[in-house]
Amino acid sequence: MVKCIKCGDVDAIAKAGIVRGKQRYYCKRCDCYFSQPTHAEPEAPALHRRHQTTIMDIASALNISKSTVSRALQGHSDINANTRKAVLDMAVQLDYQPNLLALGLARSRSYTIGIIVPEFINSFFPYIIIGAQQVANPAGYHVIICQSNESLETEIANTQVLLASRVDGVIASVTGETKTLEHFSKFQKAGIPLVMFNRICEGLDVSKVLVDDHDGAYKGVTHLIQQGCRRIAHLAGPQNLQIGRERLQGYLDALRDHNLPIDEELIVYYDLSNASAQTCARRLLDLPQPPDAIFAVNDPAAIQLLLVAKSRNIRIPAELAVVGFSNEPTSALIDPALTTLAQPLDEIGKTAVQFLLQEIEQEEGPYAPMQRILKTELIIRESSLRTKARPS
Amino acid sequence: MVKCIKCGDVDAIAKAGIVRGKQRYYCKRCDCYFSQPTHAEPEAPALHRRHQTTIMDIASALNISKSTVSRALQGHSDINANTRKAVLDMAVQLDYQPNLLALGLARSRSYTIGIIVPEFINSFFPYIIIGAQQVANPAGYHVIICQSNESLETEIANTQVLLASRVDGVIASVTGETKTLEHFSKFQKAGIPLVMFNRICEGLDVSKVLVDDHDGAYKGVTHLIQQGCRRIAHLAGPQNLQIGRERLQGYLDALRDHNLPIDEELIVYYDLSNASAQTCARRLLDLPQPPDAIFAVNDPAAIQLLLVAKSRNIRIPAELAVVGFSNEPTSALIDPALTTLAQPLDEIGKTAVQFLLQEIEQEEGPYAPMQRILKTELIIRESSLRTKARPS
DNA sequence: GTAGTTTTTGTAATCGTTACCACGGTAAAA
DNA sequence: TTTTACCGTGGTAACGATTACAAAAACTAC
Repeated sequence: MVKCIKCGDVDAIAKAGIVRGKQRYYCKRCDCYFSQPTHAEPEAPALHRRHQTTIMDIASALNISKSTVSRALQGHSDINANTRKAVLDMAVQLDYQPNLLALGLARSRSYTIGIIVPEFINSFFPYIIIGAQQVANPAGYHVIICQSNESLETEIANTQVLLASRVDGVIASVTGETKTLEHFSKFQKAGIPLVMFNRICEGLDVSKVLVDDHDGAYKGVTHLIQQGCRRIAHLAGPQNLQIGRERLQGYLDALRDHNLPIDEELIVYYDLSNASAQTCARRLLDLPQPPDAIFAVNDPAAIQLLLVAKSRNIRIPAELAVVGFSNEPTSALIDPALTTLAQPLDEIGKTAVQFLLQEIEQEEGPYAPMQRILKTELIIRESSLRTKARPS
Repeated sequence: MVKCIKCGDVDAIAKAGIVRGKQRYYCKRCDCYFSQPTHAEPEAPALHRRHQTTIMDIASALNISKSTVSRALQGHSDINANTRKAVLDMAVQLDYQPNLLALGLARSRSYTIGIIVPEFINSFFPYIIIGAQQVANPAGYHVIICQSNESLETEIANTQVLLASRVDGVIASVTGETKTLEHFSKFQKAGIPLVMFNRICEGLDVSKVLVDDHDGAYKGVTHLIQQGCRRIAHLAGPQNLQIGRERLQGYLDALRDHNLPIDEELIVYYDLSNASAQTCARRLLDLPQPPDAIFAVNDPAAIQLLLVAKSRNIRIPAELAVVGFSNEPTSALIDPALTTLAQPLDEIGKTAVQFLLQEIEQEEGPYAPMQRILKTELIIRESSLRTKARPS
């Protein structure tokens, strides 16, 4: 009953094995192999379950070729005005959305940039992301946001996703765990521009956007000294991050410049988790001779510190003055309101993307990494205000 | 001086127009058109600026065909174990990353899901997003996060990007402005599953994940009544959102069930912006007969309200008790700490994606939308605790 | 009209993958 | 010994766009 697809013979047919569950035949007469055509599903009533309009749909609706449609859509000059209008109208009518996958493949450009951040629970990174989008979107790029969750493993997975998505560029802020950089240097090997912001790691020759952490820390600690504090501790961040080292150095330099002794036991390092912040806070407060002020490497740490101090009924700022870093919105709301160093968040995001776009759009030639250092602003609130002088 | 590329004749050549800046010619003898070959740039020293490894690179390195490589990489069964190993090793050696663009194009599946949220400055949506990723990533999907910024216009732009990116599905929470739904029904027309969570709009036959807003509001207001409050106001949300209506209704029902009068002037509507929250708070506090308690539709509003009350030296909760909704982390830190209704955020995200994946992976056949309503939990803190009874 | 142009439209290759089919060799079953 | 089953691999057409190039159509100017 099986007929050869060529000669139509029925007798010269022999079975020729089963491949992936499908019976195949061999016609001795024609010396050819074949299998019964896959029963092309009795034309499922044109209900392709999902089908979005393509330029081919527009083309056949108007009886023109798809290259004409393509040219009309991208506003190429050499196209008849009427044709263009017809195409544009039909595109609206059929609700055409260009297939970014196909477009990216054809142009080897995805018009997508990747953003890697450690977290976005605190509003710090969200503000930066918003700034980044404000520059990226008008320039025709959209963004993929990856959250590394302060985990190096996740961060590596993120870089792979971005690499696989063929993003045109990446801006990133590393986790507190990140010490190796191979996963980031892959971007460079693949020729994908990378800009680091805020939390950077050394050893990578890329553009960078940061705030003047040393200066900020120096200002914060100096303010504490001016408030009369003499035994100032530092709840420090991971030292693999430049941000951690710079703020520590700012703290040290401020003490030194004001002739205050440096006491190693007043410097504790935390790993960016709230639990660790609490542990470190307790360690400081449990010292035989506890500090009269603490400069925390960031606001989340300072806030945990305030909670610990409050639970011990330590009066703030009378017994303990506190300064944070970042100006999280919560810092203004907590009691007592936290003195902190504000950073120009959306400007960080904007600048990072500007650097990135510059590098993406640059034709050929080596790219000289750029760097921008933004200033912080000391916001004085209750948590550090011992003298009755009001904050101006 | 121009020679025909075929016959080599020089005399029979005529100009034949300029296409995109390039002179073309016509040979009368051969009846053929041609242009001077583009001066194939003297082979830019193989410095392709950017080139990521493809399966073709692996194939030619091993001298096998690309289909074999493809099968090896996707762990197809009918492939020789040695071949597979060789391919896998070479893939690592060449640092191969599959091109998701090409893959998505070939399979008409992007393995990407879109998430649309109004904002992610407050930690509410970030927690939901994290929950969503926890389900999506292990299932082999990655996510594109879009922020509508509480703007309908941006929301529409977001849907277009997702449509163009050919996402396999979308979970969304609408803006306070959203009243029309065409942009969302486009997903349905294109056969792209959609799940709404938290802030939904009616009129769309899709799966939904929400919390029991009515019940939550009822519990919050009942708690205020139990604390002895009798003139309870409601700082309500936009009424185009079901969430806004449900919470209002819970408030009304609680009053009614406890035989308290309903006073229209005690209900004010805000548009989800902080500025509007402050205006509404002032309006309530300026009433000739101000309320002794306020139930706010969410925590950000309650927090703004607390700020306004504090600036007027209104004692909380003695003169004014306050209850919020959402349990933002800040609510626990502010002074006085805010009584609020906690929602199982990551569960919202997880459930939404579970519904979505179910719909994506379902073969053919109509899909019956599902719905899950999660419970809230009343967290009693200082802002509402008038009686000295301690919160249990 | 017609040669000489210019404008507009069509054709086909390409991007990186997958999917389907072809086909040769060998082992097992008849 | 002759079928038939099983394996492993190669070839090629999609997928939906862009783009270089070819060709047809529409103007000019004589």
